[in-house]
Amino acid sequence: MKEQQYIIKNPKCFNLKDIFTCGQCFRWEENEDKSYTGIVKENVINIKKQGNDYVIKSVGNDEIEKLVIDYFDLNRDYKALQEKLSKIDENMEKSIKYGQGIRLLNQDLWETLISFIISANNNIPRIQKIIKRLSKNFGKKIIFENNEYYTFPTAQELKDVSIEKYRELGLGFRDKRIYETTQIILENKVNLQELENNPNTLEVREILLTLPGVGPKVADCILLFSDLKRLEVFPIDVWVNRVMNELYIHGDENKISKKQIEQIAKEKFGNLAGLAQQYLFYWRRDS
DNA sequence: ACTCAGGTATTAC
DNA sequence: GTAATACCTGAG
Repeated sequence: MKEQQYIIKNPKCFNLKDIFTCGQCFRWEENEDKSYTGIVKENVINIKKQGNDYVIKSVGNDEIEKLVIDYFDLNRDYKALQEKLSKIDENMEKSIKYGQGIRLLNQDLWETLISFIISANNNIPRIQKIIKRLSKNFGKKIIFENNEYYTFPTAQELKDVSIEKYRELGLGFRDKRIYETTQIILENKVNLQELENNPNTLEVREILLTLPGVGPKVADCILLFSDLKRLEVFPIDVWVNRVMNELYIHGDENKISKKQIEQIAKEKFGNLAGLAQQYLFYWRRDS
């Protein structure tokens, strides 16, 4: 474990609140000084805005510069993507203006998989609490500025955790799904590394769908928010369902099939559908 | 007491 | 293939 520091100099399209509250991650907490602290892989990271720059302090074994550039997707030109999407229509223009600072994080695939299985029919505060409890019970402790943090448990670390134990920790009906998915990964029936190397998004999606607890919405969130980083998928949750009906269909949201929404998204946003989804979701939910 | 929340699995047409 | 229903939990 080593302490490191790194400064992101004057990044464009980069705002901490947008990044951490737009719904893609569950483990970042805001501090009194407006900085945020979170756990990335096996590193604790604190990030604070200072003028136009962002000062990052970390404790962990990974090399911080590389980690940060990858995690915050710093090599992608969001400005260019925003300009492209803004030209599509005024809805895009408006929602992008609202969520200018969003970046799609490259999160650990395993953590994203389990986190979004937990997210099913759940609310955000509870999802966050459950993940925190899992980490505290089965992850590794890291001390950062005199506080304790816990890494997200690996599949191996969850190997012998029983369904009953999950139920004790408040996972509810998701207990069985987490247990079974963990075993499938451990038995290598689904190989996460292979998924990362597979460029065929539809194929990867099909494989994800075989995992207990992973349906269409969760699969798409994993594809978009993990280091799989497939920007063309379009996760449809209640909010996206709502906003798409209001903006593009003008119908009863209960009677429009998700297939239709998917098709409209594909036609309008093409291979940037996932990014468009994130702007629309964040704007509709929070503004 | 009752509804709702980043859906999925199961069962029945 | 598409529709209806149950499902842990805890906050409002």
